Amino acid sequence: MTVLSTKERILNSTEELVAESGFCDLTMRQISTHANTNLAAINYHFGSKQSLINHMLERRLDTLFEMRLKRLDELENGSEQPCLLRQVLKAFIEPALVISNDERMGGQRFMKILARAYAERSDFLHELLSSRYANVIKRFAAAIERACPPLDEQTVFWRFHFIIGALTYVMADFGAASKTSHMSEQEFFATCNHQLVDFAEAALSAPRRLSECQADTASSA
Amino acid sequence: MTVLSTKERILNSTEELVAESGFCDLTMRQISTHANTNLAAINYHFGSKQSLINHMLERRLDTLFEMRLKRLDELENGSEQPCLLRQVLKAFIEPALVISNDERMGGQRFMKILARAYAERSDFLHELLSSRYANVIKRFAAAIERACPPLDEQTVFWRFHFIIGALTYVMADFGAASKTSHMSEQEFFATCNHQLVDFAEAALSAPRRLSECQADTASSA
DNA sequence: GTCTATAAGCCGATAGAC
DNA sequence: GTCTATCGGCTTATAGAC
Repeated sequence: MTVLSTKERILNSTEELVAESGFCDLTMRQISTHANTNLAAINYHFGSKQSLINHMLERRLDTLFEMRLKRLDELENGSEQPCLLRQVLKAFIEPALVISNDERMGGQRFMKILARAYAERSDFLHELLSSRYANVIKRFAAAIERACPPLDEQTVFWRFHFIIGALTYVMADFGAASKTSHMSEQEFFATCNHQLVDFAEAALSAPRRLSECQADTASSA
Repeated sequence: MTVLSTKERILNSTEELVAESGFCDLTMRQISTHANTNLAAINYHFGSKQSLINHMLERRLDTLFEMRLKRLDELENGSEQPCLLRQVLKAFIEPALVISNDERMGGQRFMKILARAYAERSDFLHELLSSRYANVIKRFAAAIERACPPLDEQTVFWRFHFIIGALTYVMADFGAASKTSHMSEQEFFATCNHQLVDFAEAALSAPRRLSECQADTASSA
């Protein structure tokens, strides 16, 4: 059992409290109590409440995007060119699930927090995504485009963002959804992973404007 | 120009303020100022802040689910049996976009609010969805299942929820996303609608476990 | 129904001892 | 680095006049 520094305890407590009840009710006093320290210590280490929240987001997001980039690098240095669509999607989606399954990286808490930060339109998060992580996202979009020859750039862009939406949303709703299922959290997570990768692959494999061949769809049973 | 009651002005102002800057910073004073009334009037009409927020959500959600149900009814009383997948998806997705395009129904504000409420895990919203609107959601899931014969119930369930996630997410991020595009808000919205329906149809038309025929996907360029 | 005024309490941030 | 005590400001909710 490692002894955590006050700074780490504050970050962990912030994560736990936000995951539990959102950003709205979050107070510095709550955090300091939960982290077994005091109000002044938080301001000493982070300067302000907003700066604390930013540090909390940055810590996990750096890990997430590093993992994604590493997997994409491995894939693009591999034998297959262009990469299989499914492999690219897994490189993007699975790191989120790995983090969610590892208690040392915040466990399932972090993805809930991320979804909330998205919905709250955190300026800081938006800035982070359009600067620090923008090149990773662009590289994924390009890899997906290469792996989906029938689709134009625009359509890949839209569908990729829809998939990010689905991923974010399902992670956020995880607690509630897993309760109504009859699986253990582990099983539910594995199922979610498979279903999401299948879903993403299905959505990106189909040609544009299926409306033009509706009859096919209806009769292909 | 209709003269609005104080109650309506309060609800409208609440929507506008939440859409603009989220639930976190929302204060009763802000609302009363924006609605050209005072603090006491809000408590007179709604009793408490939470009750006001609940009324705001319920007003638009009732409209949204009524529209969805009406379109599904029309579809199921029509000639085609089972309904075309695309038509069912449109019956679910388009009412959200209709509301978003109609200033009298809250315009683009409401979908942003809904996304935020989802992410905040509003107990009230969750309860509403799993009681008052549950039967509508179940009917859509059943209609989708009938229209997608190759897919099992479980997979339809997952993919339908992923699509709800994508819809919610993209509506929430609408302002930011439309700014970076080069279209007018109207154009952006229409594009979003088409892309989302195509996306949903693509995701639900593909068979399960595409992984089993990866070679096909890779070479079908 | 609508208002003013105020109660009662929590907030983030900081000063200053150790 | 960590603490206690406190400041100034803002919050929701309510009492009571009109």
